[in-house]
Amino acid sequence: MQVIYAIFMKKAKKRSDCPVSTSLDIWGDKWSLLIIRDLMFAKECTYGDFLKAPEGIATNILASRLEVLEENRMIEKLDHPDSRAKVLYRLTKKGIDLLPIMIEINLWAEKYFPIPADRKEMLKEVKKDKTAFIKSKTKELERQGD
Amino acid sequence: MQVIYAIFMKKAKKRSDCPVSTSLDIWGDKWSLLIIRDLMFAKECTYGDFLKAPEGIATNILASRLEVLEENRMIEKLDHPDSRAKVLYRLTKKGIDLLPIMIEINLWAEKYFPIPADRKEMLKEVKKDKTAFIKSKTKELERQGD
DNA sequence: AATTTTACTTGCAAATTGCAAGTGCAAATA
DNA sequence: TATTTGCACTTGCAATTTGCAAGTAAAATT
Repeated sequence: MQVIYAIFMKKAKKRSDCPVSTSLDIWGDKWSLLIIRDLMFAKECTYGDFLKAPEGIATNILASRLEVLEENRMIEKLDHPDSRAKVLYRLTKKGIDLLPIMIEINLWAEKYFPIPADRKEMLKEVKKDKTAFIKSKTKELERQGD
Repeated sequence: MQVIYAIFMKKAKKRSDCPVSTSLDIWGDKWSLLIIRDLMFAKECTYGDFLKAPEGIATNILASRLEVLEENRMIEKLDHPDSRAKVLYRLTKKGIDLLPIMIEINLWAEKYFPIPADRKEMLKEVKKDKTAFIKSKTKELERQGD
């Protein structure tokens, strides 16, 4: 499986064998985790949805990040049920598994910066039972089709 | 405290109020988390130590990342006990608090890539009791002086 | 049939990165 | 004491990446 995939993946210019370095080679830039964030909060997004995010990613950068994330099997494309002109993007299991990292980033940020109320609400849930939150959110994101 | 520090911090060109975005504005590039990693594994590092890391960071990039991390109070400089020509870098509490993120990155990577044996050993400890591991490692990193 | 929406691509300027070669001070060596 | 070496950076420049604005093609709407 891994071998077969590897054929299609762009040469990852791996900087070292360190797992942190290898991870950053895939999603360690200013934009990728924001794309992942959008998919975790909205479950599915169109190209236009990503463009609407408050950070204002440039369209060519978005296209290039989506390409890299797809090549590395973090996200996948889906037919939009309503229109053939639209494309739905969704997290793969590999992408969903970034959830613990995403949560820890939010928790860290909450400790050192003021954060929006709705995000604070979510973290309240997280702090009640982190394991349960991850399990349930993962299940939610994993559900196929709809 | 926060306000006073803010005066000295370079304008952070915050892209949005999202905690993920705000975090990435500080350390969301290809190199910063590797510097943090080195400090977590070695506790204290000199400029030269960072340069020796297998990823091979360029010296000017290193200098610029260290500057940003210091401005944002993630790391701090220390006099080297052996020589005034050397500088020790150490994590602040804010930097040490990235430990849960660092651990989750390692756990994610372990699930999807082959990772070095020594790192796998560490993760074995983590998986025994994550909370305990973080607590003890944090204490270790917090110890002043030496 | 004409317009709008959607997902991109393209061209180019600006910013960032990476390499190689300095620089300046401290420490070790002759 | 003079000289060399080590260490923490800085500087200059080429190459890559980013960001902005405009364009394109197919599909949906009017």
